[in-house]
Amino acid sequence: MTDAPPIRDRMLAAMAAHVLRNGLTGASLRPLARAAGTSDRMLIYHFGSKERLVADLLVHLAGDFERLLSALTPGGRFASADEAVARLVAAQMRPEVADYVRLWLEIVAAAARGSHAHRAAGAAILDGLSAWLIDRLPAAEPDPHAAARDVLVRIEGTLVLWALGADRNA
Amino acid sequence: MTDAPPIRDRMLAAMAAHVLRNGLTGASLRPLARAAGTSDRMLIYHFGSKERLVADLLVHLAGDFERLLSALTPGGRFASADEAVARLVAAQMRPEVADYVRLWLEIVAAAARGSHAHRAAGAAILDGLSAWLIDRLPAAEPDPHAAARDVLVRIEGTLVLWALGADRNA
DNA sequence: CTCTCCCTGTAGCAATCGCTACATTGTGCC
DNA sequence: GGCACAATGTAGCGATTGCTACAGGGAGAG
Repeated sequence: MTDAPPIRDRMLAAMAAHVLRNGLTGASLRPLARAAGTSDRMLIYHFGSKERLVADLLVHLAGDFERLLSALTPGGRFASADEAVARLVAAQMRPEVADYVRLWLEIVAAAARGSHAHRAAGAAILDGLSAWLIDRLPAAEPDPHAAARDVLVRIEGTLVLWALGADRNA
Repeated sequence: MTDAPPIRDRMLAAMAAHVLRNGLTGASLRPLARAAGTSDRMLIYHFGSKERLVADLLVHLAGDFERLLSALTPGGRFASADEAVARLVAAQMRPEVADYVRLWLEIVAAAARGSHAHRAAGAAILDGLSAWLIDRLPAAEPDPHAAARDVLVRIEGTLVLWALGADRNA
């Protein structure tokens, strides 16, 4: 727990790539092991159970996602909430980010269905995004917290419509 | 195909209730059959395959959802887009509707993951909602189509935040 | 009565699920 | 060398997956 052996991190990276391409709900031990170049036996050995493996995977993927999104929207503060929505939505529709969005929607669905692990992971990502937004929204914003929430609402809503193929305009 | 025998409808209603309570992705033939008072054998007999069964289930559930949502927001036109968002979000957070919302998020996730059936079902529901909104948004709206889309974005975004337990305010 | 056809129960298939028991290997410590 | 322990392969368990083969029941038609 204190110092994660690098072998686990290497496995997590390989499995994260597999999950991004193939989805989270259908991810079972044997395909994950194949992707990581090991066996289901060793996955259980290193992570204890599939449940803990998935939890670790979600943490790993959340980090990648936040870094990616942050790197795709360089610069200082956004000029407005509208600009923040537009640029963040555009970033998330880029091909290399779309897989994260698909995964994100899976997490949301699992959280809604009552999975504690997914809800915790999703809420953590959302909190991170909110804090990041508060830092980058116009400083003149009277209620930065509410403004960030409003931006998040519009982003997530747009992603839902996008997932259903209803993205006529950004 | 022309006239659906009532037995299939009775099965669909029973299975719809089961899916609402237990989720869509985890729904397998034997539990569904138990819920419908029959056997997996008969489910395949009547619906041909699980894929077609799920497609029929989605149509059935979409009808129930739209009727429920419509019944929960009586009256004429909304006074504003803001009111439409507020009332529709409030309706969908009612306990008897929440199960439909959870299912809706599962459909969205599956659609994002590439399932043609889920994407078609989700897009149909979305189109229905959009048309219904255009009819009930203020008549003075300059671009009713865009206004309906904006309302949908804000509703769906709020539902995502709600699913993650981030619904501090409506 | 017999034939036919819709409906249904029983039993089972091959595949996959998460997980485990057992045995073996490699490596460093004394 | 001998020993302890972490790491790994092999094989398998019981459960569940969607689906099917086979046999019959029941009812209407000739």
